[in-house]
Amino acid sequence: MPKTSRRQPAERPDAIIGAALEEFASKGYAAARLDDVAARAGISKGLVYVYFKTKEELFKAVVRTLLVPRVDHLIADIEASPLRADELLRGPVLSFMQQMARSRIRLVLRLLVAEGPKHPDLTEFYHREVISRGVRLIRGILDRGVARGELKPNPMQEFPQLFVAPMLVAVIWQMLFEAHSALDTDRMLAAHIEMMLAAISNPPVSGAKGKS
Amino acid sequence: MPKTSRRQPAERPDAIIGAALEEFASKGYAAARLDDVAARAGISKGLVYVYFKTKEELFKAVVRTLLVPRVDHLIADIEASPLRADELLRGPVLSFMQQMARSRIRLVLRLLVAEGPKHPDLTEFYHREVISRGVRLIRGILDRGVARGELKPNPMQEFPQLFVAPMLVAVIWQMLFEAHSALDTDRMLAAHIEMMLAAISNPPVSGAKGKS
Amino acid sequence: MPKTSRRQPAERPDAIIGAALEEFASKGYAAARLDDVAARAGISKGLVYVYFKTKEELFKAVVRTLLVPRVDHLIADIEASPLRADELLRGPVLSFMQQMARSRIRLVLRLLVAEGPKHPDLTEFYHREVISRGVRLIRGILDRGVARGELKPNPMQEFPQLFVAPMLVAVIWQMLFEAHSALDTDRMLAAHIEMMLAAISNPPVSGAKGKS
Amino acid sequence: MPKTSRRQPAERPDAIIGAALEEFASKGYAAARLDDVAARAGISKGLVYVYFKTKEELFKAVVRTLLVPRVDHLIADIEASPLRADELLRGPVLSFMQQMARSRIRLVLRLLVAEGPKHPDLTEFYHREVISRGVRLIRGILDRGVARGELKPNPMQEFPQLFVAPMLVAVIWQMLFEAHSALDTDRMLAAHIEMMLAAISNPPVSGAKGKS
DNA sequence: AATGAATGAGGGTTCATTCAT
DNA sequence: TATGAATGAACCCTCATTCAT
Repeated sequence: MPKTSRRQPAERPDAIIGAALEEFASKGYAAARLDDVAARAGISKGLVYVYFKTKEELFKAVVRTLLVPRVDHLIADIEASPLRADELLRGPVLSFMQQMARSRIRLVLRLLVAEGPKHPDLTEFYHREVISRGVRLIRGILDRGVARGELKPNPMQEFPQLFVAPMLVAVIWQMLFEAHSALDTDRMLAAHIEMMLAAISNPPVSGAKGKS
Repeated sequence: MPKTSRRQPAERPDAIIGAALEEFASKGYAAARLDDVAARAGISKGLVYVYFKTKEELFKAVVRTLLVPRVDHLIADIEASPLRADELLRGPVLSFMQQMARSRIRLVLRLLVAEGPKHPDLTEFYHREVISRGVRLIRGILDRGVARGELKPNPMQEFPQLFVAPMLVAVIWQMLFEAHSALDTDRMLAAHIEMMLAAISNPPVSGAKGKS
Repeated sequence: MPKTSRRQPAERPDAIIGAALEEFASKGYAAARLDDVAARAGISKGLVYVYFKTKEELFKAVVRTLLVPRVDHLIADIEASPLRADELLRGPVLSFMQQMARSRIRLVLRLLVAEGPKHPDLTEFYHREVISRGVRLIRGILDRGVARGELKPNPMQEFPQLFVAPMLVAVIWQMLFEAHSALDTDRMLAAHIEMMLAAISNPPVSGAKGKS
Repeated sequence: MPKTSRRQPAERPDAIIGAALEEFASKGYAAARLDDVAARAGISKGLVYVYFKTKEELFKAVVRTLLVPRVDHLIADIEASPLRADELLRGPVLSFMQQMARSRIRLVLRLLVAEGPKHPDLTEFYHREVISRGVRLIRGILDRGVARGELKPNPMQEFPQLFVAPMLVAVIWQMLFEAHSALDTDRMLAAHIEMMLAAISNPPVSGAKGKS
């Protein structure tokens, strides 16, 4: 005997994706049960299948939906900006990294690490839509900074991954070790950026790591 | 009549752990099948239960067995060493990080990220035996370097995680994105260390970012 | 606002029954989905339930609706006919059998064979409305032929099923084996009737199997 | 907590196939539940999957296992026999047809009719292993009889299906209509053969339908 | 010590049926 | 009248775990 509450169908997929994120993130793909996803979304199990053909489709939708818009936004911000390289890095880039370490989005990051190898097309999608664009973004900022004389030539132009690495650490620490040993990821990320700028600014930023 | 006692029983647990690592790492905890672990180890499924009470026990044994000795070894090396801070970082520490990004051990890292939240005692063990000791090791090197005047005071003394972050990136990149875009992790890690040393060496390493 | 009342409601049940026949016949009762029936009929799933209380009711309606009128028609033809027995058999009876082997009606036959045991009341209905009337019809023709001296007494008077057996073979062959080995069911049925008449005509029909 | 009765594993597959035949035959492929098959075989549901990978494999095994040996046996009998055509038809062929209408094998026949269209490879197998061999067998008997002058040339040489048609009717009648109206299939089949022989014997069998 | 047959709970998925709109 | 969102029971299949041998 169906109840058919019929809320706003338009919000359903998002509600399911939100619920699924929590379940997937807290239990992993395989251990997450669609029963629980449905319960968390306040609907019946069968209805999940109206919107997502399989568990795997739902999983992919979670990853796709939650990360890409965020990256789009960051990139749009940066590209339209007239700021100097160091201002960009200290401003929107740092702020993005800090958010990633705190918001629910970080769950998506962990999911990718955890489940990526079993979902090659998802990894491919993620590399294409998030990683390579992120890498290009950082490299663009650095290259432009160097071209303008704001920055010295430096290895992060070849390996922009180095710039984002602490964000990964922050995300993973939050998820695994926060209970055992607190880490102020906001300050850590800020310190990282200051240290990087100290190493590559031209002329060196004063007041960062004192030079005597 | 058992046809051949393929191995000395004494080697059994290790053989099983090795087989289990492969299965867990390639499929994840939930999707790994004990049938496959047993087959890979060349024994029957039932025999696995003689050595490990449950699947979870086996999983924990995998993580415990494979990572700790490696860290023990690195720490012993460093603590006995009379080298200067920059020599330690450029030498055994860099070399350890490069190995982690390449060897089977990196599979354990991924497993922890993937399964950690579901196995709190495992995460606790791992934090205690690996992470906190690693953090202390790096901090020790830096503090000693600063005390000796080899290094300038710097934020990595508070956040040694910043120093290891690129290793995490290297491991994860290898596992997820190597197929889509090659990354020379050895050179990346070396560049990272050089950049760090350029920022914190005292006096600054010449040729890198000299000023004055 | 319903866009177009696609059909006159009066035609609805027939449209649904037609669609259901296709689905039931091609997939079997259990595997047929009401979604597909509705889609094929060009209506919504819910509307099917306005006309048929359950899937089973619909199934029964399919079988009832499609076969009985055909048999009614044949019987009316025969009973009103002044023809001799051999003329009836060679004429309308043969023609009916040939049609059954070709038309969509044959799908109903298969459905009955397939699903009969699970729907005893359906089987009962079918036996009463189709089978027993068919048996009586054939027996009537034969008995009358014998009474008039057109036919010799013969075992098909007791077992009229023997007369219709090849129709069953024709139907089943078409459905299962046509792809592997063609069978000209029209000629087979005609040959059957000639052979029967050769055996029971009185005097033997000349030109069939006769000799001189 | 497994019981592990460990009977005679060698008999297991046959026991399962037997149980499956009953379930499939009484409910149809889709409606048969593996739970019930297992229960009927006296084992657990999981064990069925040790012997048969999927429900479909089990279904095919049922059809393959139960019919082919029977046909093999009949063919071997006939081919080794020195009997005259009419003796063969009245003897082993009639007896085979009578058995088919009575034994559990008839359930397989119905299954094929019911499920054939959904399992093309099964239909193909069945056509190859049973139908075409049966057709060839009958045709061989008739052709040989004609060549020896025992029989007159007749349409069943082209359509041997006509000869077996009543067996199909017998099988189907037993399954669907026996409850509503008894049919002595043994006598019906015998009468069929006598009538056929009356029509094609050379010289005509005396006493049947003599024509002067 | 070692095997692998056997169990059964658990979860993904389907779909007949209902009912608010 | 007509829709299709929503439900939930049912069933196939997997696999960790047990235990007779």
